[in-house]
Amino acid sequence: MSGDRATIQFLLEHLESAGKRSTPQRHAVCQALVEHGGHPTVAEIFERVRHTFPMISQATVYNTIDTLLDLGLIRPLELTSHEHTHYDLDLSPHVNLACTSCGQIHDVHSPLLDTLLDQLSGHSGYQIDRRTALVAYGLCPACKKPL
Amino acid sequence: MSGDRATIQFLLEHLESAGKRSTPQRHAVCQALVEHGGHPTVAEIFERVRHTFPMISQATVYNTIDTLLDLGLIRPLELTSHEHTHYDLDLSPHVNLACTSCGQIHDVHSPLLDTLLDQLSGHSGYQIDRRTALVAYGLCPACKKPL
DNA sequence: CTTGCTGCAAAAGATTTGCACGTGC
DNA sequence: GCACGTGCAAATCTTTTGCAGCAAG
Repeated sequence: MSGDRATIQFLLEHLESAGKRSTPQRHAVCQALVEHGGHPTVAEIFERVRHTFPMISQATVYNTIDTLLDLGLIRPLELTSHEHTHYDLDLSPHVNLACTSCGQIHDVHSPLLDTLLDQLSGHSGYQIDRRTALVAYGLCPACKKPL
Repeated sequence: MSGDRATIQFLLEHLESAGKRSTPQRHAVCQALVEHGGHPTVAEIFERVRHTFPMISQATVYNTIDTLLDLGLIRPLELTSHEHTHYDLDLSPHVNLACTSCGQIHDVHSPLLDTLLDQLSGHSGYQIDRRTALVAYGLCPACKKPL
């Protein structure tokens, strides 16, 4: 169940070693990503950053997130039941459990997943990206009970 | 590896038993979905249907697909590396392997997946939807080799 | 200095919606 | 005949892009 979430240091260091400039805006976006704690959307990051950086442009948030994605420092989560793209700071192989009722997203790590991915590689011949995000849908414990 | 793909009969029967009207447009959309054979997008279905039904509206295709989704007769596949939403006619638990190079999508059935989903249910307390589509990314055998 | 980054605003592109007409039942 | 489904076009909403000015290295 332990995570492997990126920290601000991790993000900024990798940005710099990739030759990207260290700007206040990028720092703010990275900070917002990390402090969000969950699986934020661009809109959520934009709102968060605006609190401390009111003049930031939406385009800059998109640019920064695209840069982080290109460098593989975060990964996108496409959730059928959610309208926006969420981002995951945990790059280790795990399953994202998404509640179809309340929208909460829960990270679950399981050794079986590694076995499954290995088996898939063998059977299919695919060279599977270990950072693949697997999303499973269901009802979380709270929503399972009568509302 | 065997699939469990919906047939035209399956789709039309379930539409009717849900009290939905049987229209030529819906028939055409269902036929296009099944005959596509893979994991079509709305745009691909629209194009296909236009061949035999030139005056059909894009909105009708979206409406029909939404109806099928509501009834759980098809399911959406959100693919990070693809711009459009693809749809899957195979409702059994399986993994969709998506090639990040050529975009091809491969269905893989594995008993391990069932075990994994069971284990996830137990550990997390989630009531997991068995129709959940798990998407894994990687390079397909063809793209793995030097291009 | 020089190039990359930012901000603004407009554009692009997919999906949704409103409404009047047509059609299945 | 009535309600639902369709077609058309406009609206909506997220994400992208062009460009001028600024700032990091």
